[in-house]
Amino acid sequence: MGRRKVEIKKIEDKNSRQVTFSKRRNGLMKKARELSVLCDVDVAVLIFSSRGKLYDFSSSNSLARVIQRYHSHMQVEGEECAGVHAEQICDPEGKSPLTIKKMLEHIERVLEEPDVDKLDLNDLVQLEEQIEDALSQTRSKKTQMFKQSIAGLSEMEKTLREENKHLQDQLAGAGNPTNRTKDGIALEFRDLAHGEMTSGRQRQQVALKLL
Amino acid sequence: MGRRKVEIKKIEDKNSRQVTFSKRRNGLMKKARELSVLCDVDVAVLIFSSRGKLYDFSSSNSLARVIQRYHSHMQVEGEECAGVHAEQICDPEGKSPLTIKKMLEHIERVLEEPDVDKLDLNDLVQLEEQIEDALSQTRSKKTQMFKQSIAGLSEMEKTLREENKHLQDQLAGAGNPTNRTKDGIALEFRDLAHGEMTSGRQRQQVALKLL
DNA sequence: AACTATTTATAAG
DNA sequence: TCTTATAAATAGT
Repeated sequence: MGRRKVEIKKIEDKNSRQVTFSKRRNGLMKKARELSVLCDVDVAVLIFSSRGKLYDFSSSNSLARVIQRYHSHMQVEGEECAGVHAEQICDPEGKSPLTIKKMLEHIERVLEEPDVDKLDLNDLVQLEEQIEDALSQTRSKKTQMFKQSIAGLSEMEKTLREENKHLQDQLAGAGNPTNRTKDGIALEFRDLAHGEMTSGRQRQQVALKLL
Repeated sequence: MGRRKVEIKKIEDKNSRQVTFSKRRNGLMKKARELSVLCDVDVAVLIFSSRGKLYDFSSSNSLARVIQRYHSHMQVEGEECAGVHAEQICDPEGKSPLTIKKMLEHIERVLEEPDVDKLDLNDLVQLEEQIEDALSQTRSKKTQMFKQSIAGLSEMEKTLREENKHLQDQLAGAGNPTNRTKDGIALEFRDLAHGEMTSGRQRQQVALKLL
């Protein structure tokens, strides 16, 4: 739908490919939005440009979150994790430590440059190393916090179990033997706890194997 | 673009909504396909009909795998961990799915070759992609299991807290008011539990922000 | 970035 | 589902 009919095959001219990408990307997003509104359905669109930039559309928050969670491997989280952005990452200029935020701005700047093709191979090698460094630090931090979270929860579990045991002992000692109802409840909970503990431990062990 | 202009708001007539859904869904898929071919980019479209049926399009295998993996995370919560070594990883020969084990053997074979220096640059680029693919899948699986582990432990914590509360209620009802020792122990544990809970929750929240 | 000649998508029949 | 009149998208300028 333009001055001429176009064959659906890769546009070889880099410039018109970029123009068409921009136009059709917007068109696709618009269509996706219209479909979701008109028909009241959930629609998500993900587009990765050849430079790896992500363009996306999602009709619903939950779906957006789902998709973004998938991509959390590659992307660094937004503003919310206050501490993360203060982490030292790497040093593109060779001068001073950077935050993740500045790191991302730096990368954007480099890649959005109109004459990105004129970048030196050495520049790209260096950029790759810097990004991998940031990625590595991010992953390391993620894993560390996962471990911390699991350790905390495990401690909590242990404490609660101990408390439970003591309470049950107390109850057994103080309880009226003729009061079947109260003992019944206690047993019921003890059994429940045991069952859950097993599956909890299994999950934990599974996770700890990977650490 | 039809006989009349339509407002972009939910179509109330159920029948024409269904017809429009079918037409526009096909249109969106076609546009997505064209965009991916013309501009050589990765595009994925996900549509959940109001009845929950999924319609999707993906331009590339890897993106499809990513999206499907996301879905499998949502749908299949508790899976065998023994299955990891049977996971499909990638396909160096372009023939059939490989396991992690075979993947590692393959890499070993390639790199140990006496004339490793004679490897084509294309070979190395391909090998790198394969390894990165395997790494990505491994990390994804790791993250999934971390989340699973944390979810399990959180559930466990909740269950134990509930049990505790019930036990304490029972104890308060059945307990001998003159028995100070037993009440003292119970209080001590309750305080301990509360203190740990706070730090546990904090760790948990910190970790969950990263998910 | 804006403009149109054309093609394409689609609303209604 | 299939037509067709019309709206919308977009290729080339």
